Amino acid sequence: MVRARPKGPREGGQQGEDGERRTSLVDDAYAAMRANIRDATFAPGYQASEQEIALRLGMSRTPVHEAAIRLQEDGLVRVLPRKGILILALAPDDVREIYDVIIAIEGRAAELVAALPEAGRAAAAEDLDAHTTRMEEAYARQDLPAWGGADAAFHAALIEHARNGRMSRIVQTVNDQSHRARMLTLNLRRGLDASIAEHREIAHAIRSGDPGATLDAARRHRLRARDELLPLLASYGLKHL
Amino acid sequence: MVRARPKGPREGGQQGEDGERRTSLVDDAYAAMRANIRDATFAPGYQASEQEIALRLGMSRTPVHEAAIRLQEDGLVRVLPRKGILILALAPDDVREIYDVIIAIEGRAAELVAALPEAGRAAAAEDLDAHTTRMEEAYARQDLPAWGGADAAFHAALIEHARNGRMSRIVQTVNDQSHRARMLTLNLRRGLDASIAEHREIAHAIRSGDPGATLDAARRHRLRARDELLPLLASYGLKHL
DNA sequence: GCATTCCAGCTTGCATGGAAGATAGCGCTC
DNA sequence: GAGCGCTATCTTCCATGCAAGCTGGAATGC
Repeated sequence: MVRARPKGPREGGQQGEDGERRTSLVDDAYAAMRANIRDATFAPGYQASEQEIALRLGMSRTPVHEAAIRLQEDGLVRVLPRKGILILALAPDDVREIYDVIIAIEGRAAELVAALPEAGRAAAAEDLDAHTTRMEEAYARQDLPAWGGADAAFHAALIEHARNGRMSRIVQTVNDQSHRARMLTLNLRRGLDASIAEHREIAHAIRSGDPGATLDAARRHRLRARDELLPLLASYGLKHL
Repeated sequence: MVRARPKGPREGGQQGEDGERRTSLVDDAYAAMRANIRDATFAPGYQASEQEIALRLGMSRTPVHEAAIRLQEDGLVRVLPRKGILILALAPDDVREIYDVIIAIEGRAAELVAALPEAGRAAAAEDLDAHTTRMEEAYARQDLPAWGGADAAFHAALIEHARNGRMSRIVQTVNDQSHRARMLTLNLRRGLDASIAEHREIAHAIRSGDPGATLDAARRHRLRARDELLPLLASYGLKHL
């Protein structure tokens, strides 16, 4: 029985008041299962038993069970009483729901950033422009993974500058849920240059301190992305992913 | 809680569709603790031990522990390693965060309802107007609790008609968090008639199928409520509640 | 051959005990 | 009296045992 794994800091906690957090087996199990779900080691529809996962992670059933409860709360799995842990699939309707949540939260977040005092706005716009520049460079190289990473960083930074822990957490949760869909559709997307232009527009609206224009730009950006993605999913007949 | 059930990977089709789920001790503990937090039986700042709660609920420590994990995920408590369960208090800054989440989500939900086909819009508007009428009646009687109940029902119906389970869940979560603050400030609120008028305006915009106007009306309603509530909390010097 | 019953083996739900960490209070030293 | 260290005790964390529910398939009756 191998124990004593060194463990990195836990991600996702928004109440950063205590600097040091001790690792627990439950946290390990949560992080490991979440990572496995993200990279599709646990494919959607796969039904695992807690015993089996516990064995694989080298711990007993208890921490796995408790981690599964957290994952269920996050909407990533479903714990079926006396049957096992079911990795949830994502239907197109789920994608629609997720986009509406993003449109709502990110729009408001962008508006809040644009309403910051001048120094905060400038710092935020600079951050955002840096990420957009990375996207341009990746686009020039036709480096899709880098483009996706910079795009994700842009949106993460946008939320972060709004300084609202609850919003951060909500976005994190739905991003986890839709991570696989994003990876899958990255290769199919068309409007990469449109995204870049829209990002510039958002940053510009923030810099000039116009909350209304910022809200509008952020919304249009996400609406366009959604209207580009949903037909794509439909045309490929992807019922679940 | 209510999640769209993804189609099972097996084609058995004999799966019982009964929504009746037998109660488990974990669910009991979760519901009991959540109720106790809502009605301030567990006051904020109170630090309980799992053992003690288990004793009070007549079960062992395990289900209490697992319910505590869910409550922590909901942001209602904090599990302090080897110290106990801390009932979280709500700072004014939390209220601000919560309002921004509500402004974002409810605004988008209202917009979605206004974009429904005509029959759906009419049904939604009728529902909403019924709740508003109940608010008017309660207002005439100076029945504050009834007014608060009808107001909550209006907003719940608004979200529900948007048919987005994730939005419902998000709103439910933040409402749980701010329930105590709402109860506390219900007696202090002034703009009851303004709320009623704004509710009428939202329902009207939905009925006429104008998403832009609906979004705007819903946002202004919540913004006004926030700008009324926050100074109230500040003036009473409520650091936590 | 077909339907039905029953049972063995799987699963989780929950209780409980041991271990380790945190804390408060006491006694000791200076 | 002040500071320090030790220990008793309280707490959660995790492993494990037992019980109960579900499922699939074998055995049985027709």
